[in-house]
This record gives sequence, structure tokens and C-alpha cells, in this order.
Amino acid sequence: MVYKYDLEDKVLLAVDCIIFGFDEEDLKILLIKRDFEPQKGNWSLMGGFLQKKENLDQAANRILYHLTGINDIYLEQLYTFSEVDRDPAERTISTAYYALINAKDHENVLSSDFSAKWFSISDFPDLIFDHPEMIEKAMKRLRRRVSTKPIGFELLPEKFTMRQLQKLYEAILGTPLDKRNFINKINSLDILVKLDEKDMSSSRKGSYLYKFDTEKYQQKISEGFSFKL
Amino acid sequence: MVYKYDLEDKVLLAVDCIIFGFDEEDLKILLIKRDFEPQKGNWSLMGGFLQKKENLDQAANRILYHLTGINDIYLEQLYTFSEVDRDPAERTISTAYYALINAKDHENVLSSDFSAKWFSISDFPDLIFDHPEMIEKAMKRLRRRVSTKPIGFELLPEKFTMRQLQKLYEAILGTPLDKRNFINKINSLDILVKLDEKDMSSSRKGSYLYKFDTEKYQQKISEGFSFKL
DNA sequence: TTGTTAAGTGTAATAAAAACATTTCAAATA
DNA sequence: TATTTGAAATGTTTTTATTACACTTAACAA
Repeated sequence: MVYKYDLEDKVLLAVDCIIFGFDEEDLKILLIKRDFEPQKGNWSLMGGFLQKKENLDQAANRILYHLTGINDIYLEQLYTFSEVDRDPAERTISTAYYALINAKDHENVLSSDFSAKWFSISDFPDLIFDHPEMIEKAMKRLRRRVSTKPIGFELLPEKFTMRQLQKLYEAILGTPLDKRNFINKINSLDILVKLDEKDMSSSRKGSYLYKFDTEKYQQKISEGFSFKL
Repeated sequence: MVYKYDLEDKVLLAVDCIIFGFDEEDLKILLIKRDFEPQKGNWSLMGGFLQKKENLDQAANRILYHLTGINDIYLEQLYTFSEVDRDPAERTISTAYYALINAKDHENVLSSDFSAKWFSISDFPDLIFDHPEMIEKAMKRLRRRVSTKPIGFELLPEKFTMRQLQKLYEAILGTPLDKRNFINKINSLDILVKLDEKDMSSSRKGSYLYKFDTEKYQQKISEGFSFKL
């Protein structure tokens, strides 16, 4: 790294968050309506600026917490966007993060205090700057990641049915999956616990609830197991 | 993105490049000996600072060109490193890129003018800052990427033997591969052209040279083909 | 002509993925 | 209380992909 630099080359480093949620059948993203200039009134991803005293992960967490009241969620750095004129007002670079949240369990937190709103991934409003590109990249990353890491569970409530899990994977991957093959595959991974409890909301018969078994998963990982769906 | 910011939060954004090469049996990285403070005399990745008038891809290309004289090579953004004290002297954020170059064809360019030197990926000197972490991450990314995109060819001369290609994959993946299975797999992809020319340097019999067929590959991609090795 | 060295080649066995239809349960209703 | 209803639960067969494996060939050297 060369140490001759020009103070003029210092830049503002922003962090923008693509926040994914899942509700019934639909993958969603959380957007906010800007109540400040520029682009006031337009929809945008949640963002803020990196501060001197924090790293990017911390900045992403801070921004998410301030704008949604939610803490301790899955966050992963995506990509750093740096087109010279991406922000027409000022030279800013933005590192995008994507987050997975269990929308159900945070419904109240996300209430009116915050000007955030969920939109279907297949139907959201025009966004400022390069935010659509960020979402596209996040979607691709999520699609890849979800078949090699058990992060899908972050989008579901703690207890979920096999059908919900399948719908989630179908929504993320954008393709229908065979019910029996899906269940067989999931069961063969042996990282869920089947509860003695049923969800009665979707049928008369009811369907068993499952939980992701974090300890078991960690145990298997340490034994060389690799999640592959 | 919130537009209240503090000018104090402006940062220096560096770009550091992990440059991979391949020589015979060994995957290598190109490092430079710093001839300036701080950390003068220590080895480091090639780096520089993002300038106001360019984006990160352009910065990475510029830095690579200035430090090696090489242009037009495969470059991919890796990750942005932002620990507060990663550079003890000054707050800098660094976006790492990795590059793949065909070391053979650039031997002369990389000659004495530049203080760069190749090191085996399995035996390189201590590096400054978080550069070892960058290399580790680049290595992981390369390993994944190489089985879904035909970027391995970037590391080989234009004409290469099947054996060279296999050795390359073995070096990247860190595992031995079965000769026949490997060749069968590659041939089934149908993206190479077998030349009428042999490389006589490795055996009395000689081994056929192949070329990656970019047009054919692009054609197949546009027809929905997906490279999977 | 014989030896040496790496190149070139195909098939069988195993494992993984995909296709596919019927039965079960619990509540609602006749 | 018997019957209907609608989603849940469940295994097997077929197809495809992956892995394992060994001998022959070409060219030059001795």
C-alpha cells in the first residue's frame, strides 16, 4: 500500500442495508421513505455513514438499530459500490450489507415510529441512486448463500413448519420444489428438531413444528459436515 | 441513506490487490517490498488510494498497472476491510481485489524495474496490517469461483495442456484429482479447442495443446449453459 | 530392439437427484 | 355419528452424475 496520498482524496463512506424478510409466501425488503433532501420523498435502502470510531460491521448494525430498533440480526457484507457519480450531490462510496430478519417476530418493533415499509421483492417502488443494483446483487448472493449455509432460518420464526421452510426456499430460489424430495433432503441433514407441537392454522390436521438445532449444527460442522441443499 | 454527516468522518479508501499467478505446480502471489515508511522493508500486497475521479475497479487497474506494467487482467472485488486500527498510523479502509495473471506471458514485464516478487501461496513472508487475512479470503473466493466460472484459464498461457490445467485446479483446490475423470469432465463442458500442436517439453510423446474458446463459451452461456466443475 | 516416461483412453460401480401417488388425520358438516 | 373435506405425511423407482480404476500408445534414448 503506497503512502503518498492527497487529503483531497478522502471520501465519505456510506453503508446501505438490504433487509430481507419473509411473510407467508413472499420474500420482502424493507425500505424507507426519505424525509430529507436530496431525493426527499423517494424510497431508499436504509443507510448512514461510517463513523471514525467504528468498523463497517458495527456501522451496519448501528444503522439498522437506529432505523428499526432491531438488534442482533444476521448481517453480511455484500459489495462496495463506488461509481464516481452514483450520488450526484457528493462523492460517496457505499458498502452494501444485507440482513435477514424474522419479520413476524419484529412486527411491533417495526411499527409506526419508523417510516419503514415492507415491499415484495418482485414489486417495489423506484429507488434512489444505485440501490436497485444493490438489491439485485443481494438477491443473487442470498440465492447462492442459502444453499451452502443454513441462514434461511434467520427469516423464519423460531418454530416453523416444513411447508413454511419449503415456501421460503421456493421464494428465494424462484423455483417450485418437490415436497417429498425437499423434506427428505432436509431430514437427511439432521439439523432440525421436530417438536411435539403442531401449527393448526393452515389445515384441520395441523402440521408439526420444527426448530433449527444450532448446537447440533455447530457440532456437525466441527466434525467436517458441510450443509448443502 | 441519511445525509447528515460529519466531515470528520471522511476516510482514506485504499485498494489492495492480491495477485495470483501459476507456475508449473504452484499457485503464487505477487508481493512488493515497501521502500517507504511506515513498515519500510516489509512485504505487502500492492496497494494505493482511491482517487476522487475514479471508481474502485479503475483504481485497482491503475495500481496494478503502475506497479507491474500489466494491463487488462482479470480483477474482482473481494471485500472491504475496515477494522478501526487495521492501519496503526491512520484510519484507512481498504477494499481488496484479487487478480489473476498469466505469469509466464508477463515474466519480462515483471522484471527488475518493479520491486515485486512471486511467492508460493504456501510459503510467503510476514505481511503488514491485515494483508494475510486478505489473502486467505481471496484464496477462499478463488476456490469457490473456479468451479463455477472458467476463470482458471486466466492463470494459464493461451495454449496449455490438459495436465497443466489439472495441476492448476489441484493447486487451487488443494486436492489431487483423477486424471481421467478430470479430462472427461472438461471435455464434456465442450469449451476448449484441441490444437494440432503438441507441447514436447514434458514428455517424449508430447501432449496436445488446448485453447479456451471464448466465443463458444459465451454462446453456450447465452443458451443457458452453466459452467460447473 | 528394447527401455523409459508421460500421454491418452473407457467402463463399471456407487451415490445423488428427480419423478411420482396414496394414505392419514382432525375438524366441519350432513 | 357417518361422511366429507383439505392439507399433511410418507417411500420407491428411475435417471443422472460422480467416482474408482488399469492398460496401451507415442516418441525418443540407450
